[in-house]
Amino acid sequence: MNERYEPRSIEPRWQSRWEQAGAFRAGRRERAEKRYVLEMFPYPSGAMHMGHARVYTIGDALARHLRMRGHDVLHPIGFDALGLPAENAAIKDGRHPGERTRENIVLFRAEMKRLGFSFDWEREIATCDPEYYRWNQWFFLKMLEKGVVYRRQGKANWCTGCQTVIANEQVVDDNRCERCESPVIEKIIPEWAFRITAYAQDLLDGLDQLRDWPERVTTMQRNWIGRSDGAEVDFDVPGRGPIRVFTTRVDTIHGCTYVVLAPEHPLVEKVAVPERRAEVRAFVERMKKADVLERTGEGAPKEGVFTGAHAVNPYTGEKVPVWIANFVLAEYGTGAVMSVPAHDQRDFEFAKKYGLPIRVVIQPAKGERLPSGDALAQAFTEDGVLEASGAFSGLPSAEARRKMSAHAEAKGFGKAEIRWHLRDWGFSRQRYWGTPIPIIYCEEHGAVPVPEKDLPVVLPERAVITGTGEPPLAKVPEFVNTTCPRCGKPARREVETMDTFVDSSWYYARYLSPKDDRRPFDPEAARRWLPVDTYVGGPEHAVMHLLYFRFWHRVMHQLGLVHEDEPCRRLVTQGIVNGPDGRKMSKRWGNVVTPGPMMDRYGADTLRLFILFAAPPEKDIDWSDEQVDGLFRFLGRVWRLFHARQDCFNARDLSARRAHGQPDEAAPAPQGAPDNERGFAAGTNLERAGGPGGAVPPGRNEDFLELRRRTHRTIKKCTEAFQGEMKFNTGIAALMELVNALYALEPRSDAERAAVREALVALAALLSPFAPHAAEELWHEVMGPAARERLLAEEPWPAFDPALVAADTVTIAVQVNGKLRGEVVAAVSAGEAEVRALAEADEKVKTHLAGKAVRKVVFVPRRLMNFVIG
RNA sequence: GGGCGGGUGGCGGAACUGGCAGACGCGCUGGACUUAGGAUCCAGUGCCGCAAGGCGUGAGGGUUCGAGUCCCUCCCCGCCCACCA
Repeated sequence: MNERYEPRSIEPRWQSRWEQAGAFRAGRRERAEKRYVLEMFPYPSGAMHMGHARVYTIGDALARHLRMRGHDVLHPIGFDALGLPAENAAIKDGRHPGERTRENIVLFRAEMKRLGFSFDWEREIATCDPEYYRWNQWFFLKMLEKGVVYRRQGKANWCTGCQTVIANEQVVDDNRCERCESPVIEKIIPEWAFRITAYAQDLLDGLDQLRDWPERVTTMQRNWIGRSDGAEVDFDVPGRGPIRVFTTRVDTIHGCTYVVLAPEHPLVEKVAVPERRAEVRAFVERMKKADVLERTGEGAPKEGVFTGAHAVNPYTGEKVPVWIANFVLAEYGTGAVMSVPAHDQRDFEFAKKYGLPIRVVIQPAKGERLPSGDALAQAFTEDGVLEASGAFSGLPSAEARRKMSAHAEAKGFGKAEIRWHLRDWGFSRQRYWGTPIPIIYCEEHGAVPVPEKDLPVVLPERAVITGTGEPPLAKVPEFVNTTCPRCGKPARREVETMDTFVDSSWYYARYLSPKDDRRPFDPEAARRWLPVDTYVGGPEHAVMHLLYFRFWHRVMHQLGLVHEDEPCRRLVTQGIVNGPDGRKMSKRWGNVVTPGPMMDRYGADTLRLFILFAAPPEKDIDWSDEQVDGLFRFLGRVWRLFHARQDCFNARDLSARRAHGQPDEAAPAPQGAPDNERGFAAGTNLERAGGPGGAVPPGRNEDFLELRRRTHRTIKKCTEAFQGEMKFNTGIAALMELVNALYALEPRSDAERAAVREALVALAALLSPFAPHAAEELWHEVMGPAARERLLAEEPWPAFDPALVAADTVTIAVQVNGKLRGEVVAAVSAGEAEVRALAEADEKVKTHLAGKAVRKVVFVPRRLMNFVIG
């Protein structure tokens, strides 16, 4: 055994042995329970960064652990390879996005392999592969048939200089184009969209099932879907027709003193009286040009203009003025609101500014009455009791809302209505590096879907990417010009491509049969492997990706491809890796640390340990050279420990004999079985060590019984680190404690050497999800020739012996009036009287109790005794 | 403004359903071994104090024999959403 710890020489060796053995291929244990561990696949721009190293290290530790627990584990990887950054880079240097992307994938793959991630590489996918995106196109066609895909008029950022649609990210300060700095305006253009709103209720209800998702993610999704229950009511403008408003507070409608339309509202032109039309138009034009944030941001001052028209409140018959204002959003509700200044803060501010009346119609259920409208300092927006509301006066708000909606429906001027914040998902992109949308435009037949047999519509290799003007595909005649599938006459292909969120919405299913050329994936494999058991990724995907992903799964369910509603049981959102200065890593700060050079210096195992030890997965961590040094030293310390205890390797087997020696064929323990049914045959060890009845061996051997206890407690602790919330940091800490304990002991007898050997074997096994290469090496050292053909990665996870985990004596804290004054060691089973006697014998406790009357004694078995004195 | 997280030594972080605050690591201090050590091993390390002891989990109050943990009031930090009628 090499005396020095040299990761450079050992890591590649184990990586190739794992690969040769196919140790990480899914589907090798058909009878075992499956586990699908997935990390969000990377967008391969440039080289790998620490964030990538972190996600995959977290997922890998879990996958390795689960494999050792006997599960059949699917742990795949692929590349989210289509997208804007590659295209933007191409605009700068003229290189083809595909060429660049493929190079980056090669770099990524190499670094991932160097980090020792236990991926099933045979299932690797890349979304830029036509064999992948053809199934995006296939889904498009299926969804078109089902009416889930449709064409609509959508809003887009239009650069007035480049004469093209640009992405949100490309709109920079002051609403200008990132590239040409021309103003960007909002333009209405036709686009393709997914009818995700049809699934709004279902997506909302599904959140209740997701108990193992972080609450903040489900809350964000809930808010994003944004169900609001309210009512629609028509305010009639005599001679011009009704203005339909949406409100969640129909109970306040008797306090409505004006109605407001969004500037884009279709009725604006119609209702404006001729003498005010010029002013109205000027306002609308100004709003159209204004920056979206500036216009509708919360800080923006409320601005509006009177149309001259009046509308009738159907509940009161009262005529109220109709205004147009910046704060009303065309795309929410009906684009028109009834304003109740006494009970809505925005309406209140607007009314104050323009001198509109304020009328109180809700009084707090308890407490002080509100003053009359003019004296009101701010809107009262809570529920209360109605007043001055005709027949509805005296009702509580909630009841009033129900009765008033019913009343509107009965009278035919409105009804209860649910509105959603969620919008349909517009997915057309005027880009090259994406999935071509499989549509052909024919003069006679309009938009004709490409027949399934003609898929994939392949992205032409020759691209004209300038970042300006028309979509790049429009400039490739051999792509554009085709014939109509219906009539065979000349026709043109759709030149738009799909949003790359499409790719990531179903990739987890493609891993199930990545080479399938008849369907997107094998439904039988889906029955085996889905849903994903644990999905690890950044919280920045809490809404968009994770909502699309849930939506797509539902569509696949309807297509009969999958068998459940939700794609993923447990979600883990990992924190970011900041620079050593605590700031986000960035070239600007010069604080960027990348995995490659760190592995050159310390090896993969140290890097992995650092990532897992620094904090629990959800928390942000700061890079720390000192901590990394410390973890490298820890591995060196483990290394030297094994070296120094070689004399224990051949110790007569006390413990480390396996319960079953054929890990590959081993079926996992039945669900709910105690841990000690697998792994080390710990149950019988106590007897072997101490003779019949597991009695404590005499003399200095007690230390070694303590060691054995510590070993088994460490196994327990590390096992728990993988259950529930992942607490790898405390698991690793427990391993450090075990190492420290081993350093303090010098075994002399065979029994002692056997106890040390047991600890070393367990240590190597427990270390292997975290630092797999070093663990593998050390495990083979201690196991000797018996293990020559085996791999620790495929061995069973150690089991602990509950009898050894439970201590037989405990330290009990002794308090006097709640302050710690001493501690006593007593048997676990010691009762109050026994502990009290011990406690009262303690010198320090004695002084504190001297001459005082004990009023009360609180005794918590195994923990503490508290004397309450007068 | 709303939602969700957080605030614990010099630093990263531990602490099960209220029960010995500070596990483990970093840093620091001392010692051993050494030609040497920025290697390694050992010991110490919350603060004040020579000690006895006192004080300590953002601030203030409360419940309790006992509060980092529960309740109330408030302050600060992070992320997400943000005029959603």
